[in-house]
Amino acid sequence: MSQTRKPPANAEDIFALIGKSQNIEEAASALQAMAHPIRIKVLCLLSSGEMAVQDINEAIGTTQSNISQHLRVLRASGLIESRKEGTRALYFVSDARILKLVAMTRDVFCTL
Amino acid sequence: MSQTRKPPANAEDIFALIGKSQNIEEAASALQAMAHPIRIKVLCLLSSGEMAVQDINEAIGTTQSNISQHLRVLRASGLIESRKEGTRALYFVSDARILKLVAMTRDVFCTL
DNA sequence: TTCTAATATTAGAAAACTCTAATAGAACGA
DNA sequence: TCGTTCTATTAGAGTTTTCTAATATTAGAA
Repeated sequence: MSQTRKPPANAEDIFALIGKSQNIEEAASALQAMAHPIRIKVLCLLSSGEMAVQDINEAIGTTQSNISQHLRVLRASGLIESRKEGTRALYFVSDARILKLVAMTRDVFCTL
Repeated sequence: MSQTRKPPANAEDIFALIGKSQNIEEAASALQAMAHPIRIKVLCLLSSGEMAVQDINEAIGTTQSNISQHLRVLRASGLIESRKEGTRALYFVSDARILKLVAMTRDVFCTL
């Protein structure tokens, strides 16, 4: 056992810190979805409000197909949602928790 | 252009929100390093202070090799550090920003 | 309907990730 | 030294991710 601090409690006690095992899986999924430069940029853009795919695409600058695929990843993991308006698709962050997490990521990596 | 809000500024302006492109890469790397159930658990454990590999291993419960490899990923990305004490290796989170990010992740995924 | 603009989907190759199993290395005690 | 404990590394297979290129779909305009 480690002598540098009190011995660890059992796994349940410890992971109660973050929640059930299910929460951990969920957190891992969400972080995984965030963990790509393009997707972080998208989340940043959408932090200010909804945007059409075309505008996201212009702001970030890659293939339309590529953006579309990244948007799908974000939506599949529940980080963003979308609605249709005519021929355009508008994406947005609906969950305040996600907005918080994005803001926090910004804090952490810009406030060295 | 989107008509639902004012047109997007250029990419530089927008990404000033999160920082330079380099920061985005850095953030993506860190999130990627966090984005695994085992590694989230490790970060949770280490949030309370340093721990030896063996103790981490017992708390999480997988192969010693597997834990070691995950620890390496976390260390390679700068999320944790380690020191030696005799035959044991003690791992810890040295950066307060990371502690904040882990705490935040906990907040977000446990406070539905 | 036909054309066009906006978005989504598919396919496939290359790269990265993650596990298991085996082995290596380092520090300590007998 | 020899054996043991703790940790790290390597190798390899299986899976997942990510890109490009091509194609499909959808809605509106002409």
